[in-house]
Amino acid sequence: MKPTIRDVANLAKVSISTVSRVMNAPDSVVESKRTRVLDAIEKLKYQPNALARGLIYKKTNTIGVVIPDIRNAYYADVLRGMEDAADKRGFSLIISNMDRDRKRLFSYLNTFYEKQVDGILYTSDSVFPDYYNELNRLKMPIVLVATHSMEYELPSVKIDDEQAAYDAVKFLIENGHRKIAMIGFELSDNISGLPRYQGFLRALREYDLESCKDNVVFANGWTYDALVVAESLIEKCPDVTAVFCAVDEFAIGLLSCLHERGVKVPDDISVMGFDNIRMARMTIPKLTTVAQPMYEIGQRAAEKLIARIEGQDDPVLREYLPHGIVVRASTRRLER
Amino acid sequence: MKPTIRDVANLAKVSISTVSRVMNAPDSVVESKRTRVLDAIEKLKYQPNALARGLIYKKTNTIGVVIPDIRNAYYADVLRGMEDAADKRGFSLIISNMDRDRKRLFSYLNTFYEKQVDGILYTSDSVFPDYYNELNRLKMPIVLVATHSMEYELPSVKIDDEQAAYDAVKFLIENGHRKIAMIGFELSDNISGLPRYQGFLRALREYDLESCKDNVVFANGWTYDALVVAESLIEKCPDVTAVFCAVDEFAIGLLSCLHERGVKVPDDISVMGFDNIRMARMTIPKLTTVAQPMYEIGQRAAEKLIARIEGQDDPVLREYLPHGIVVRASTRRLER
DNA sequence: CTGAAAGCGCTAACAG
DNA sequence: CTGTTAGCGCTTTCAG
Repeated sequence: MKPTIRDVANLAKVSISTVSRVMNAPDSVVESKRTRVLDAIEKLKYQPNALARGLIYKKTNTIGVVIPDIRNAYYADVLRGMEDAADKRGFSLIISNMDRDRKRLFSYLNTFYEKQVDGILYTSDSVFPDYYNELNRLKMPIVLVATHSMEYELPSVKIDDEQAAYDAVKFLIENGHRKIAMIGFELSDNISGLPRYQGFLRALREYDLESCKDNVVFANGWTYDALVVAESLIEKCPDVTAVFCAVDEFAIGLLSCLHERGVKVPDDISVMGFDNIRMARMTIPKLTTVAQPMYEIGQRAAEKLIARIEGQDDPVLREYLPHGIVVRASTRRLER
Repeated sequence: MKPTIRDVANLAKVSISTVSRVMNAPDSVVESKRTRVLDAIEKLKYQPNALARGLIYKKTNTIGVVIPDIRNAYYADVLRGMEDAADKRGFSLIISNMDRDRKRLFSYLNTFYEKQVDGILYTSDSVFPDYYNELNRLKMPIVLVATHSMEYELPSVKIDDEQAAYDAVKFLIENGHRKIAMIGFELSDNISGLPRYQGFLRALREYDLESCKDNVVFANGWTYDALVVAESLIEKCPDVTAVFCAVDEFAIGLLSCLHERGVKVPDDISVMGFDNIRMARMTIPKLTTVAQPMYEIGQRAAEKLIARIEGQDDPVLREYLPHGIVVRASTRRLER
């Protein structure tokens, strides 16, 4: 049996309240008893039961994290950021991978509720009305990570995906490309999907390249295979000079397909990715991509959530972190 | 305030014990009251407090997971496997990334203990004596994932890394390679590190190629950069015909360096990886590698742990799952 | 079948 | 300063 506060009290020959005190307000206990208690704790290797504490404080120092698909390389750093921030403030993370399945999401939210997590980090998926209702019913602090919601007043932290995609496409255009295509992600995804597609469209519009707007192929979340979408894009738009990919993995798949077909990158086609995952530095050629501060997004989100949990006020609802373009070797300037 | 069992009882005009009964032994309550209670639960959206329950049952349906470095692409699938198996049995996962820092490990183990997790999944790091003592002190069921321990009687599930590495190198040798090198992982790591190196050595020994045994370069966990180790290997052993990499990411880095230097793969050098991460299908050329069933390892480990938690007996202590070699395009047969 | 009461491990008044 | 007591939300005897 694990030792309880009672065991410590008995061994130290004090009441349980005294033991409780040396743990929570050591100064309120006379030295002699305090050391006796400390000795007993040490001897018994006593550690307080967080369940009992949680029951009283109504606080568990635990955060529930929801992730749509943990296989996306993107999350590793986001999670590290969350974890580091949480750890620093004494919180643990319960991580749930919903595999893009709404039934699982709801079931996980229930579990979070029952386990009395103090708040929720909801990652990169859209907040649909029924999700919102559920989230709202739980009445728990929540922050959206790498996603946001314009319909609802939910705090969030992410980059400006539309703007970043716009910047990427603009970069291609300013490098002389006029025939541009895109490998997008399903539009129902309101982070890698819709906004990045919208940024693409805005850049086209701004530079009178709207003829390119159908040069797009979309991958579906639950079946996506970068090689397959890449193939279909090549079939669909054989004569483009540049392709913007909504996710680095699509770009890597495209690089592979292009190579198979003997198409040279960047000589024949420029390829641009999005996310700047670690592998992006090792592709052949090295991938030009949009960098987003994944670690910081996770970190900031966790800090923001904890601030809300602890009732500190947090004036900005929707936070946007800066993005950048990392120019490597998969794109080139097109001479006219 | 969240509704409690008392609120339900009041609304349904029964005692709290009755409410408790409809949740745990519905048949022991007469229909009329049962429906009244059910209605009240529905109306109040009542959900029991898992803390209070855990306090009584001494069970939280929560598993603590320790991971050395979540950035390793390898873990995504292992975690999915764990998660799916855990979810199926009604367990949640608290995931902690120790970033290869033993202080963090100890601190996380304490948290697990205080939060009364029912068991621990300890992933891919060696079990040093002080770790073992700590683990042992907690007296919690534990299973080692993608690692094992010969010194201690701890249950584990993994592939046979030494044998897999041996098979990989043997494959190279049987394809005519005689000058073979290896990019290894620090030997203190007893999964990707030592055993894979030992497998390499055994193959060399068996085929009288011991002259190759110094063609090795090791990456360090906390600073590893695949491109840097790859560079150093090329410097050290410029005239080998094949390189076995202990981790796919090293192979990908090597592919990149080799390409930079104009060395053709597999024409000039064959490259072999280990793990078969998703990206391995998209490299240029596509990577020949050792496949390990990551999802299944995670799944099996979680099942094994839960079985132990629930007191079922589990005859095999150390489980080994099958591995395989996936031959793609980064290796070639060397004609003599 | 059902309610009252005790108790899981801990904290927080409240007296003393 | 310290012990006693009540109670966090729930389950489980134990009577009735």
